[in-house]
Amino acid sequence: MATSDSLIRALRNAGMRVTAPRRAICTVLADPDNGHLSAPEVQGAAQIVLDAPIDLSTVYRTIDALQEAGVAHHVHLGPGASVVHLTEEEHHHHLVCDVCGRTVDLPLEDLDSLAVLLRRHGYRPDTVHFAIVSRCREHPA
Amino acid sequence: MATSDSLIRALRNAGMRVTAPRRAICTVLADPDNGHLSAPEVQGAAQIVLDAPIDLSTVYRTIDALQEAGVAHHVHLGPGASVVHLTEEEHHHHLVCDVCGRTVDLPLEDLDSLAVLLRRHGYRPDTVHFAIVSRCREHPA
DNA sequence: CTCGATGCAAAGGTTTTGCACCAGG
DNA sequence: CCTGGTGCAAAACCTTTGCATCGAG
Repeated sequence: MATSDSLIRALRNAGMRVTAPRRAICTVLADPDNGHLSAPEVQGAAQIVLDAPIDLSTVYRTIDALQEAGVAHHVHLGPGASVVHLTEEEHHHHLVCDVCGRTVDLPLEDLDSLAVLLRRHGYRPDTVHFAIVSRCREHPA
Repeated sequence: MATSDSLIRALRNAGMRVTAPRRAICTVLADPDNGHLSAPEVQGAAQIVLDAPIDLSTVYRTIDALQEAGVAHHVHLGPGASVVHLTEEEHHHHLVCDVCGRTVDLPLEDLDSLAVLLRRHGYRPDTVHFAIVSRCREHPA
């Protein structure tokens, strides 16, 4: 599990500054109660943590910073905003319903064959993220 | 392979009208030389085919119509616009590089185990679309 | 003729960027 | 200090929607 501190440390190690807004954003991202949040959602939660307004552009730039520090990705799961995904989280799928957008997380362990396939194409399986778009039980074609 | 005619026929069968802009859009989508195009890209190509301007909203509404007719999906592969994916195409993965956005198509046959997994979660494997975001050989972490 | 599709315009949401100011190291 | 982060504002995108008009069936 990535902790708020490990994210902060990653920023510092990458030669970046640690500010109050960034601390709040890292706290939000590291909270296991939060699922995959979009940038506007991160803004809302971080403002509560900090008890002060944080600009959306700051959120995006912080996400970029975390990405450059190698501890986060942002991924598009469907229509609407993209969500933030921590690199150090246990890797998993996202099964997304085409219609209702409901997301199911799947552990990666069932899919060792996939790692082999990825490597065959020169991709690095350890940074893999999955977004599988399909239809859930309640929304047949 | 889906042909331009099969797309047109699908529209007609669904009780929808076939117009000049729609014909041009279907021609573009059915062209195997075209990869997965975003709506703005479809607009550009279709305008050349038709040799007349086509409104972006018309492109979006036509994509919606094809989706309702069951012959197309639109999928978000990464940052930026979503792309159109024909249902009758052979199903495949999209391996997307996090950094450069380069996409590799993978045949589905290697991944029968995935279909089982999806079914176990109540998803319908025949409408599956894959977007796997990772890093390609030229962009290590 | 009738209903659906088109184009135009406007609006909504996400994401990016320029710039002056402030603060972390 | 000095560089990099912040907030504010504006803009760039993608996408959706309302409405009058046009044209397919």
